[in-house]
Amino acid sequence: MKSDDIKQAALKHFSTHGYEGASLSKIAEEVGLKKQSLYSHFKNKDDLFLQVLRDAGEVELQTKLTFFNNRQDPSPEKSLYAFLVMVKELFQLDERMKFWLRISFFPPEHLYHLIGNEVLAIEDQVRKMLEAKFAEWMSKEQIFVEKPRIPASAFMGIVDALMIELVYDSSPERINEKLESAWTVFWRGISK
Amino acid sequence: MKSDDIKQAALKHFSTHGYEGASLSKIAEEVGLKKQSLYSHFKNKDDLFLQVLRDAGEVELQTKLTFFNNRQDPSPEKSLYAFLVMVKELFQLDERMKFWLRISFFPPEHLYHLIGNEVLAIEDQVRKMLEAKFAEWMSKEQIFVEKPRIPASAFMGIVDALMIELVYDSSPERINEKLESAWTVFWRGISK
DNA sequence: TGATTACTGACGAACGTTCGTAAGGGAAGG
DNA sequence: CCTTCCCTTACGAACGTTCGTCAGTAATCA
Repeated sequence: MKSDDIKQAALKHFSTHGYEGASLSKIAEEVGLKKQSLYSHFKNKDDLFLQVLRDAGEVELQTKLTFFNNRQDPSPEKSLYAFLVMVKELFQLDERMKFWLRISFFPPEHLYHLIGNEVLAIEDQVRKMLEAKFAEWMSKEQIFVEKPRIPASAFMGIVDALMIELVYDSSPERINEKLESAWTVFWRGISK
Repeated sequence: MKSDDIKQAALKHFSTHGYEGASLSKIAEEVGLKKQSLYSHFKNKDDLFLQVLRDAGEVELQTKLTFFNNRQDPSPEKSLYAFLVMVKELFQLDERMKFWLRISFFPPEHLYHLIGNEVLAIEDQVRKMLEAKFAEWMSKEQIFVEKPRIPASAFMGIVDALMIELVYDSSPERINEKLESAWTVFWRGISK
């Protein structure tokens, strides 16, 4: 499908140059088209952008939501660590996560509220899922915290910090060091 | 000084629209000038941008570096927590921190390496300072970690995550919850 | 007077977008 | 099988606007 090729090229340009910095002619050029031809596939720049955004949001949501379902590994220590590794690898593999990170924090102004709502909705679902997980581990006395909201919040912070390090494109050693450090302190912090 | 007014307006536009999205005419309009008049004060857009960047870098560096000097509070628990609160309040007060965050993670492409080097240099200084602090607390047995690099890395991650929450402009409660959660787990994680 | 600052005017380039049009393919009907 | 019709896709040309930048010229102020 040609539309998918366009979206893929658009994803790349949006995530490296932002909404304003990405040009339709460059995107078209990448798939061997003139910029006018994009209008046979999308209403306008916003339409293309929003379709890319929704694809990225879906990846973000589904990968995180389904992560704990598809593994019967009951140990929170291994699960949570594997979650971080999954985020890291997915981020390096799929450009949609980088796009999602950039756009959710620095959206184009005229789409600020629209994007804000979508991001909020997804983040809340992830938060709820994590809270439920932590509550479960808490009741089984596999972790030791006051309320499940606290480790959930802190863990999401670690994920954010990890993605920030990833978007910064530092060396693999630096990234791994960040991951290991955050994880080491975090796990000590909730495992008594 | 008129140049300072211009830089202040530029700071605002750069940090809310990014480099590409910020327009010289809008910046000039905000200080009651025509865009051509900006060229009496700056060589071009890059020149203006880089001056704003260096101001922001200096704020970032100086506030963090001098934080522990000007307080004789020896307790790491109070010092580190106060550091987070300081970052939060400074971020909300001084737009230069928001600018710094956005630009260091998503620089304009043609200044990628230049900015990368400046950011790296500053981050390394902060990291060194934090490592020294953690090493000191470690030797006094006020905290318990393997190597000072680990809590330093983890703590910088918390600062990043906090700023991310701040740039996202969520509610004060959400921000405080994030801060408290991250801090609670972090402190438990390094204090035996 | 000389220097700094702000203006007008204009420049080429790029932007997103619209129009009319032409090529291609599939469906429908003869 | 051929023709007609329609729908999709792509393109050249052009639109109006904005972009950053430069030259020349007033105005301001030491």
